[in-house]
Amino acid sequence: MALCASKRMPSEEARSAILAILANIPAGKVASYGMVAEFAGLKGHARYVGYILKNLPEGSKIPWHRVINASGHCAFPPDSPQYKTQIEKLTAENILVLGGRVELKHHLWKPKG
DNA sequence: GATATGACATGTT
DNA sequence: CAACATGCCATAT
Repeated sequence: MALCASKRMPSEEARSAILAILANIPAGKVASYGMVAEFAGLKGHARYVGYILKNLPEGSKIPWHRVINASGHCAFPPDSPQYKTQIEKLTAENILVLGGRVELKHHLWKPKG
């Protein structure tokens, strides 16, 4: 059935693609939601990435802490527990985080390398 | 099918 | 550089 994928693939495929991209992000690097979506073939679906991470199944080894918005700011307020957790993980990966902001110039991940 | 919500992106103030 | 407003798209109800 080729009519199923006329222009968009099933949500399950899309979700797998997003998770695959996240799992492909090397340590010490960070990527923005828009980038991950684009790399997964879902350009413009930045919110979709966030939606998946928000609904992450327990047991998924997804390094969500390596995902931030295009501005380099954390996706949640500093009052959130995940905020500290993310910075904690990023710091453990040798990533410098100042004022809830990440040095994209030094840690922005690129698919080419 | 419409309305409301969201771990975003971009532009303007 | 920061805050606010608008646009984008998918999911949930």
